[in-house]
Amino acid sequence: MYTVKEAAEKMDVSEHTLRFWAKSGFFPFVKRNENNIRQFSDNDLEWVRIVKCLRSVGTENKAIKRYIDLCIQGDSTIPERYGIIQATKIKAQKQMEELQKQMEILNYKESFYQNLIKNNLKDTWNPMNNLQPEETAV
Amino acid sequence: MYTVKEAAEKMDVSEHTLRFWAKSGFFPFVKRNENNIRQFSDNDLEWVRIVKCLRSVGTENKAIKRYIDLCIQGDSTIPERYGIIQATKIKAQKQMEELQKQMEILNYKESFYQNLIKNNLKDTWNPMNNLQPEETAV
DNA sequence: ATCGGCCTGAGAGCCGCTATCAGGTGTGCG
DNA sequence: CGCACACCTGATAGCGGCTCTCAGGCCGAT
Repeated sequence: MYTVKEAAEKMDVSEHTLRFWAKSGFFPFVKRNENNIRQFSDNDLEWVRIVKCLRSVGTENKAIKRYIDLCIQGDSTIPERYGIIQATKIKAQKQMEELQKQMEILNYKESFYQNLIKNNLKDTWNPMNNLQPEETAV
Repeated sequence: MYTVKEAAEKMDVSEHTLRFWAKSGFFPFVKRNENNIRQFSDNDLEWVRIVKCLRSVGTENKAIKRYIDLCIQGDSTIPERYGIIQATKIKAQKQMEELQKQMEILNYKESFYQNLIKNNLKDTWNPMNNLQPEETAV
């Protein structure tokens, strides 16, 4: 059993965020002790894990709440939950592809600057330096 | 030359966002025509591209402004700009690794639900279903 | 000449935190 | 025993980065 602080540490999210998520209804099974202190069980931490996972691919909190509610509703909602997970996977896949694309831009930029530094050149890309359009680089 | 609308379309960001970025000082070289309408050149679109790239890996707008200002300052800032690009690459790399980790959780979840559906089982993970701790799954 | 379309800036609203605060509780120490 | 201290609580304010709405200006077509 973990307090908010311990759970936050263990799951690598901020205490604030964990409380915020709790208030948002993401952890319906977290119990309180006699002093009203939240007690996260190991199973509760698994809920934290899935919420963290969904958030990290940009799922809105409303949609996360929906998923949680489906879990509470029981086994009849398994197909819909399965669909949500699949859709989330596709979303994550697209994000990786997007990141890969941006990485290529960064690689280009990096070697561009490397070249400038190595050869003591001017930044032809910057309009401040009498831009020659055909030499333009991102 | 492109209006905000055309540039937004071409670069796949919203018009609103482009105006917001312009107001944030991210496009210091965009000219206006005689009716005060912004005219994005192809070179300006490259600035949009790099801003989009930096944003997509979570760079704060203040840091982007800093990068833009360094560009304006001229060639003496090339080493610092190079450093920023490198740091951004590392950040992007970490994000990909993180996404990969989350993807594994999603894969686990997916096959978990597949198994439930295929074998007509109950969701042992959900505390509503008389959780047996050793059967717990994320 | 008025209508629709696209532009403008200003400003309100939204989401998801993040930070601050006042107050309650439990533990250890002089 | 009294008190500091750490840690919990909920309420509320603030923030970053959009996103949306609006009133107003300019243009070309009917």
